[in-house]
Amino acid sequence: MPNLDAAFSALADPTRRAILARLALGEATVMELAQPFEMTQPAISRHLKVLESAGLIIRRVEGTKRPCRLAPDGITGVDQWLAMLRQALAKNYERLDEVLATMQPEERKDRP
Amino acid sequence: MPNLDAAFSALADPTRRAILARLALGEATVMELAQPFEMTQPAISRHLKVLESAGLIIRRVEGTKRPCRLAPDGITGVDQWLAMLRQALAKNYERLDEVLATMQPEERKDRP
DNA sequence: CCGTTATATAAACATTAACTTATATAACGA
DNA sequence: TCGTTATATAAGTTAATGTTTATATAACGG
Repeated sequence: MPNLDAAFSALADPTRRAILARLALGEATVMELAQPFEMTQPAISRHLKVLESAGLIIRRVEGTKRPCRLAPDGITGVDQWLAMLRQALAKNYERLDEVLATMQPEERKDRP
Repeated sequence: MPNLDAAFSALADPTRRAILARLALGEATVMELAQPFEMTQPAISRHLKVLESAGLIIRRVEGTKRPCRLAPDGITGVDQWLAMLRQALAKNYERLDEVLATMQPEERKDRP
C-alpha cells in the first residue's frame, strides 16, 4: 500500500530529488546530506521526514547518527505506477510502427 | 529539457493520475475526462492545464473539442529520472545476492 | 557529569495550490 | 443569426508547503 500522493509529492522537490540521487550512491547521514546545500539543517531534516513518510527512504539509528538509505518498496511503488504509462506509450508506438510498415514507400515522408 | 518539478508535482494529485490512467487507454475530450469525477468542469480544466504545462499531456484542437493524449517526452523524462533510482536498487540487490551466495549454508537464516 | 556533536521539533511567515461560483469565448447545428 | 455545447478564465477562499530562527533531545568522549 504505497502512498503515491506522498511519494510523487516528495519527488516534486529538487532538493529531495538531489538527496535521493545522493542516496543512490549509498547510505549517508543527515549532515552528509545537508552539506552540499545552502540550507539550514532543520530544513534538511524536514525534507528527510517528508521522504521517509513517503516511504522513499529508511533511517537507521547508529549512536547519535541517523544514516539514511533508499527504501525499495516506496520506489518500486512509484515505478510500478509509471510502468502503466510506459506501457501505454509503447503500445502507441507499436501501432505507429505498424502503420508505417504497411504504408507504401511513396507515402513515407519520414525517409524520402 | 523536461521540468521534473512540474512533472512530479502534477503526478502527486490522484485526480491527475486518474486522468493519465484514462489517457493510457487513448485520447479523450475534456468532458469525457471530467465525467467520472465529482468535480466541476473548471476544476478539471485546471488539472489538464497543470498536466499540459508539466509536459505530460498534449492537446489537439478539433472544432469545439480539445482532445487530450499522453505526451511521450514528459513521461519519458520522469521515467528516465526514476531509472537512476531503479538502477541503484538493482545494484544493492545484486550486492545482497552476492553476500548470500558466498555465505555458508549454516549462516543462511532465510532458508533454514 | 559536561561540553560538543548530531538531529528533531516548534513557531512564524511567505508562497503556492486546489477548489468553488460566475462569466467569457468560440464552434456547431438548425 | 441564435441557442447549445465544449472549454477557458477570473476572482475569491481555504489549505498546504518550504523556509527560517530558536530551542529541545540524546548520545559521545573526556
